[in-house]
Order: sequence, then C-alpha cells, then structure tokens
Amino acid sequence: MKNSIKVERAKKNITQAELAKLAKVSRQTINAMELGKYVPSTVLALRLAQIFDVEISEIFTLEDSDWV
Amino acid sequence: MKNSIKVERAKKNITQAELAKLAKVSRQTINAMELGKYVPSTVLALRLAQIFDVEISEIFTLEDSDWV
DNA sequence: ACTATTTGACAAATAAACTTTACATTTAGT
DNA sequence: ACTAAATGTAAAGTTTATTTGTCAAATAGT
Repeated sequence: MKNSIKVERAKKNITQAELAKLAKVSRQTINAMELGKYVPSTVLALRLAQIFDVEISEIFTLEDSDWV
Repeated sequence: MKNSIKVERAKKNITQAELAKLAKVSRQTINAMELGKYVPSTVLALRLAQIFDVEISEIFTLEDSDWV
C-alpha cells in the first residue's frame, strides 16, 4: 500500500509532530507511515482523509502485493 | 466506525462466504465486521471498496467516538 | 559554526486485526 | 416438519498497528 501523506502534509505545510497531534497519534506513527513501514488502521486513514479534506483513495492506493 | 458492508453485499446479492473469498479473508472476518465487532484494516477496507466499486467513505464512516 | 527543529530509526510493550476450528441459530425451499 | 444454506458466536493463536522512550542524522536559521 502506498500513501501520499508526506505530500498532503507538504500542501498543508505542517510537521509530522503537528499532523500527529491533529490525527491524535504519536509522531512515530506518522513517521513510520510516511516511510511505508506499516499501514495505518482504517480509523486513522479516515481521520487523515478528514484532516486533509480528501478522499481516502486520494491518499492510499492498493498495490498488487496487497492482494496476495 | 460504522460500515454498510451488509447493504453493499445485499446490492450485489452475495453471501458472506462469497464476499470473504473475493476479499481474501475468512468468512468470520466479514461476519464480525458486519456486526461491528471490529474495524477492518485499511488494506481490507480498500479491497472492499474496490470489490463494491465505491469510495471507502461510502462504506465506512467515522463516528465521534473514533476521535477519542 | 552553533543551535533548534525536524525527521529517521530502533526496541520493548500493548492493543487490535485476523485466522482457524468448531458449534448453535436462523432463514428459505420443498 | 425436514433439510440445506447462511449467519451468528466463541476460544485460542498469530500477526500487525500503535505507543513510549530514546538517540542519531539531517535541515534551516542566525
């Protein structure tokens, strides 16, 4: 699963720490997520979409490997 | 988090077992999800949206309690 | 160059998602 | 009423998300 959180964050011009606060998660969670180290829960994904005011599909996209 | 998987499934007229196969999870996972017993992972949520050909936000909606 | 801020990274712990197996209950068809 | 299919439920186990704490590396401002 790919995500464009870093890009959305850049658009809003906020730091990982600030986004973490808005999304109510730890900064490490945002960081690891941006680096593709793991996939956020659906609740967090929905929160982020709401924060960035975009559809989830605009931020998160499935890859072929996600269907194995 | 609420979801309308049961409704989407009804639209397609398929059983939990059939959806489970399409989404590549166990039938119990679909069942528990429909009953609100737990929230699917983002990967599974994206898979379901793709299967039903709708936006994730059409299936999954945040509730106030998801922001606590 | 110095300093502060931001980001990347790791480890240990907890919580939550998901699987498998198995059984009970409900629903629909005949 | 009988039967088969579909759905609900539960326990035990595995995997993955998330937290907290901590430190190193990179970036930006002065």
